[in-house]
Amino acid sequence: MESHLAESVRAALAQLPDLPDGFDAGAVEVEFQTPNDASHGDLATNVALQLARPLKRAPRQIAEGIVAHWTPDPARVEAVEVAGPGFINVRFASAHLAEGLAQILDAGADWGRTDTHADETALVEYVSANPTGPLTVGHGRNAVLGDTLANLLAWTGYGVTREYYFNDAGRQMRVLGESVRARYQAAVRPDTPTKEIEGGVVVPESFPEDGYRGAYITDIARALADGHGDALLDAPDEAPFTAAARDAIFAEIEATLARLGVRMDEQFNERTLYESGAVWEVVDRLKEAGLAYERDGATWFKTSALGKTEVTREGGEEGKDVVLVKSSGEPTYRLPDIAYHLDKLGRGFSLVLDVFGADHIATYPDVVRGVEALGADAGKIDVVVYQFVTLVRGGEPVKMSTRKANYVTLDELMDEVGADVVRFFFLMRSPNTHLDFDLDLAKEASDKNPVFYLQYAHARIASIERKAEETGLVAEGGADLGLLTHASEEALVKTLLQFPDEVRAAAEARAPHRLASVYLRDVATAFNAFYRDCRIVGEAPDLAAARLSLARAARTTLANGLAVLGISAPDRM
RNA sequence: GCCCACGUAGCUCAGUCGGAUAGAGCGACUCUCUCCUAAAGAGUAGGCCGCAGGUUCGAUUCCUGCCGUGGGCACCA
Repeated sequence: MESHLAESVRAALAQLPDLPDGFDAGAVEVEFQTPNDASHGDLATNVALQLARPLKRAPRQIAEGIVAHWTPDPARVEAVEVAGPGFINVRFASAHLAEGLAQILDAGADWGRTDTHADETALVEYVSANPTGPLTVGHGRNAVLGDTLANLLAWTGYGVTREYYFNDAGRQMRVLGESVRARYQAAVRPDTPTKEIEGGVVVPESFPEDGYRGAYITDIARALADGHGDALLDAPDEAPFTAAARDAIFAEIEATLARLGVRMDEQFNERTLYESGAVWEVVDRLKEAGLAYERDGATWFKTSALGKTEVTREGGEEGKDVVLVKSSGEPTYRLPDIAYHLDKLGRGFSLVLDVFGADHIATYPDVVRGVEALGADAGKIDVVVYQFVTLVRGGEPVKMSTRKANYVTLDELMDEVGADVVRFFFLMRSPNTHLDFDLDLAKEASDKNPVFYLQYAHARIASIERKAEETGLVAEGGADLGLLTHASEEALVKTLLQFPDEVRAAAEARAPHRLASVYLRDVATAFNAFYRDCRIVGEAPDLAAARLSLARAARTTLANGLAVLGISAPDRM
């Protein structure tokens, strides 16, 4: 619709008299948007206001000129008018609405999908939690955001791959293994000496200072004791404990994600970057390019040559380099991350989307610098950063830390409020704002809880359809959709017809909250107004059939929208 | 100190590329179930869009400075 209108506006522009030399009407961008105020019509363009300066003419005069030469398709446009300072408002013809409604019914479960990015592929990396403990609330926001962004991209045509980057290498994994080992020793040798650490916690003597204190560590150790007896006591290092912990914890993570409705297509193990030599290749190539060097036993990335600076104590500014490989021989996160992103880009995706928490924001530019320095197209990398989640219970924030085992797990959260509510709450705000997750509100199955508002509207339509079926009414094609002329009916159709654009806008802006807490609520509200004003069961058969079709279209839109968000659309509540 | 994000109604937040009278939910106050699900609907009250400049026909939106909040500034990830 918009492109048809824009084209005809450009044609009208070209016919205006006294156009300045060099003015190309065909190149003018004509944007249409849905006015906030319904009395301003169904679509409006501000093109006349924007052309005021280049054409050196009053905006209203330009608008009048456009309208005078404008010939939009009369089957779709009922009226055009100039309003306010120079807006041009367009009102749809009712035939356009009936046609649109038929399209919704025809598209069914695919309604809302577009092929905008049909020839493109996207890799979405999310969750990527270290397998050192159960998923927590913070991982939950990451998982739900990533999963939903992947859905949104898929609905706009991308071929989407969902990937979990599995951090199964590095120091944290060693600490994890040592934590399990200490618990194991205590499990098979009850007389193992103990010590007290920060917070008055009593642990085995060999427990690392920064070890993982969760009860799951003890469980894994006990399982090892049950399975192997004391045979692992003289293991040369912590490797078997690390492996056991990793496998047990990852199985838990997978189960939690499945429960949350989050699925992954691929798992990429950080270890393979070491096994294949990819990380060392990065170091070698950077050195060849003169962008890496040795100093104090460590390998440094010469980011100072790539624009990275820091401010000195004296207030001056100087270049800053960062460490790639510590003097201990162990790489920092940057090195495998650069290698991993090179790998992702090398797989030919048109878009590589990363989802990560605000604490990683400072690290991402170094990775981009590394990728660019080695000749890959970093422009394909896009990052969605989300702010932290604060759980609020009884008006008080709940403090969390994985290592100190003082946290609420994602499973506990789902136990308490259900997966649908968890997903919705993580999606209802812009990723860029801090999220207060109000447990008391989430638990409340009432009108205060926004997710129920959407699900209830869907269940209500399903109920109407059941009732209609009992009375022999069918919504199959053939209804005369031109009968839908009530203001509430037209308003509902117009709202429904925006769905594909809303999905696309949410995808482009990487902003699932637009769907969750704005558009779908508008759909439910528009349906509720229709429900109030227009009965179905008991009306004349023609009208009842047409209204039943409209209700079906509303249900389709709600169901598809909830599907994008990964939230169930119940038929009964 | 420096970097990033945020600051909009009592509370939690939307606000699309700079557009028309700045919106919603919750909370407060009125109303509406003989009727397809009242988990709903109609209405009222509530605003220095943090402050001050600048750009513009037009600024909540863009730029600069200041104030406030959160996060980040390691040979941690």
